[in-house]
Amino acid sequence: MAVTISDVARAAGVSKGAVSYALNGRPGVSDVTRQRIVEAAKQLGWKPSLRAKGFSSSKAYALGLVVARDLKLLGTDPFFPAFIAGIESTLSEHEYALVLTIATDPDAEERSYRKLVEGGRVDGVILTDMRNDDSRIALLRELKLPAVTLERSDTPSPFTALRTDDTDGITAAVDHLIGLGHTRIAHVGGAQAYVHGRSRRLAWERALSAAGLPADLFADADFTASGGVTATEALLRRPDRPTAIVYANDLMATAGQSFALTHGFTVPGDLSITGFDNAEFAQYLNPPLTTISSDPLRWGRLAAAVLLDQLAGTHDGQDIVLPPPRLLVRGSTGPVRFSTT
Amino acid sequence: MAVTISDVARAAGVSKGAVSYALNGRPGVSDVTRQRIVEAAKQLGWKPSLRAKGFSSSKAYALGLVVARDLKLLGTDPFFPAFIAGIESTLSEHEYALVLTIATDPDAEERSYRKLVEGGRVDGVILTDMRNDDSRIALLRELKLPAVTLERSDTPSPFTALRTDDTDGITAAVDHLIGLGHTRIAHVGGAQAYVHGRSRRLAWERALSAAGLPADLFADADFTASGGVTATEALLRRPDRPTAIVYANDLMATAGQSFALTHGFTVPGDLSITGFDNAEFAQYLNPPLTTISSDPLRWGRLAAAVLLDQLAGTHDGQDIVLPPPRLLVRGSTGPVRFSTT
DNA sequence: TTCCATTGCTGAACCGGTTCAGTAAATCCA
DNA sequence: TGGATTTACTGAACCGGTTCAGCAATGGAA
Repeated sequence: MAVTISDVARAAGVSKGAVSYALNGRPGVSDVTRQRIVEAAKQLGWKPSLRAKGFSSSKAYALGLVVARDLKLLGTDPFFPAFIAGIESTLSEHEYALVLTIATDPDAEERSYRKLVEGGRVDGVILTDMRNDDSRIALLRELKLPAVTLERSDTPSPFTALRTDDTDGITAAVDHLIGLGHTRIAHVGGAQAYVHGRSRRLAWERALSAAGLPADLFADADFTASGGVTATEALLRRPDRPTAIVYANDLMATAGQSFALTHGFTVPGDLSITGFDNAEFAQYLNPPLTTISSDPLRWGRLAAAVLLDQLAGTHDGQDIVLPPPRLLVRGSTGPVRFSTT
Repeated sequence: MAVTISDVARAAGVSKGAVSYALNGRPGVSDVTRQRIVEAAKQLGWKPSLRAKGFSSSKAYALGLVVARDLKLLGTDPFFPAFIAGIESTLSEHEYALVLTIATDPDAEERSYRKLVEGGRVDGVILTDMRNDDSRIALLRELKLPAVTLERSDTPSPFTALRTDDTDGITAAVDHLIGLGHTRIAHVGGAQAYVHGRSRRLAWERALSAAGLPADLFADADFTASGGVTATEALLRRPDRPTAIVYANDLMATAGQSFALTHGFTVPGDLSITGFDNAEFAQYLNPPLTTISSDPLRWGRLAAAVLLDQLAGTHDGQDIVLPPPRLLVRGSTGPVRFSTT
C-alpha cells in the first residue's frame, strides 16, 4: 500500500541496499547516485517504515518514562506535564516517541520496566523521583536498559544524571526569611526516601547553620496535602512555634497555609510560608504563595537529549548540571512581627 | 540472543507455523501437539517479539494520546494524570502501550497525529478536550486512524464517544445554591470552543431557567487562573452582582475566590463559589472549595477498553454513557446573606 | 473398495528495512 | 604497463514473526 524502499530503488534504477546507504548518509554511494536516489525518494514521498527499521535494527525509536506516584500528587504537580513536554520537544526532532507508563503500586513499577524491555518498546528510560537506595538502578543494569536519572541517588549508578542544587532554592528561601527577621524557621519535609525530599531538608539545615540558627523545627511529611496539614499542626502546637515554615512543595504549603489561617494565624503576620514548585494555583492563593521555581521544560528537553546522545554513543557520561531554581517572593512571606521566647 | 519462535519449533519438533497457530489459539493444530508446543514455549521462556509481530502484522500494539493544552492548565488539572492511569490499567492487561504526545501549539497537534500514523506508532488514538467544529475528526478520517472521543463534538463523527452529562454536575451545583437561597447565580465559563466549556454553560442556563431564574450573569473565560480573575472582577463590579458563582473548573474558582477575598468579600458570606474537577488542592483552600467530581480513572479505563474492542472488531459502535459527576459540598458555599436589589 | 472431505501439519513466501560478501570498474602507484 | 587498492554498487541473507498453498493421513459416505 505505502511506498517502500523497493519502489524507490526501482525508480532510481538501483538496488535496495544503495537506497538504504544513500538515505542514511553512509559511504558507498557516489554523490550523483545519492542525489538521484534522494530525488526519487522525495518524488515518491517515501517515508521509511519505522516498524521495518525497528525490526531489522532491533531498535524501538522510543524512550520510556515510568511514573510511580500517587495520583493525588500527580494531579497537582506542575513538574511532570512540563517535564514531559520538554522530553517531547527533543524527541519530536529525532523521530522518537515517548512511551508513558503510570505505576500505581511499587510492584507495578518493576513490572513496567520489565515489560518495556521484554516488548522491546523502548531504547532507554528516564528515571525521575530518585530515591535513596533506589532499587531501579540494579534493575536497569540487569535489564541492560540505558537510562538517565534526575538527580543522583546515593546508590552508585552507572547512568548519567541531570543534577541541580535544590540547595540554592531552599537556601534562598531561608535567607529571605532570615532577612525578614525570622529566627525560628521550620521545615515541613517531603518524603525523605526521595532524593529531593532529603536534599531539601539538608539545604534547610545548612542554611540555618550557616546563619548560626538551630535547625530543630522539623516536621516530617510526604509531599501530600494531608501530610502537610498534620505537620503544620504539630509545628504550630509547639511552645517554641515557628514564625516561618519552609515547605518542600506547594501542595503542602497550600494545605499548611489554609490550616494556619483557619486556626487564627495570619499569614504572613503570624506565620510566613514558602513552597516549592511554583504550581499555577499557588500564586492565586490568598495570600499568594512565595515559592521556588525550577525549569522542568528544560529538564525534560535535556534529559531526552542526553539519553539520545548516549544511545548514539556521543555522550561522554558526564553529569549535566542545571542552573539553580529561583525564589519567587510573593505575599505569604513578610517581616517577623514579634519575637516570642 | 533471545529465544525465538524457531527455537520453540525445534524444541517441540514442529514447524514455525505450527507454533504460531498453537500459541495464538488458531485451529489447525491438534490438542496434543498444541499442548506440547505450549510446554516447550514455557520451558524456554519464550516471549514473542513485539517488534516482529508488529512488523509482520502491521500493528503497533500501542494507542496514542495527543494532549494539546496549555502547560499551565495541564499542571493543575487532576483529570489527565488519573485519566492516563486509567488508560494504562486497561492497556497493561492487553500488552498494549501508551504513546503520549504533548502538542503546545495548534499546528503541532496535527503534526503529532500525522507522525503517529506515518511512523506506524499507534493503532488508534483517544481524543480528549473535544472542540465544537473539531478539525481532528476530519483529520483522523483522512488518516484512517481509529479513535474514541471523550464527549461528542457537534461535528458529525464516525467514532465511538464516551459521554456523560456535565449537565448533572452543574445542575446539582446550581440547585444546591438555589436551595441556599441564592437567586443571582453567575457562571464563569471555560473556553466555549470546547465541548465541556459549552456544555457546562448550557447546563447552568438550563438549571436556572428550570427554576424560573434569569441566566444573565455570565462571564466568559478560558479555564485559566488569570481568566478566572478577570471574569470574577467583571461580575463583582456589576451593580446586580451575583451572590454565587459557578466556575467551570477549580483553577478559575480558586483564583476567583482569592480575588474576592482580597477585595473585601467574604466567602461564603458575601459570595458562594463552586468549582469543577475536584483538584487535590481545592479542598485545602480557605475556605475549602465546593466542587464537582467525576471519575477520570474510570473514563481512562473505559476509553482504552472501547478502543481496543473496536480494533478487535468486537465493539458495536454504540456510545458509552458514564455515570454523572458528583457534587462535593464544602465550605465555599453557604446560605445567601441578604438580598440586594 | 473407491472417492471425497476434513484434519494436522510443513515449507516457503512475505512484511521492509539493514548489512555484508562479492564483484566490476576506476584509480593509484611503482 | 601491470598489479594493488579503492570506489560504487548488487544480490542475498537476515531480523522473527504470520499466513497460505499444498500434502499426507484419516475418516466417512456411497
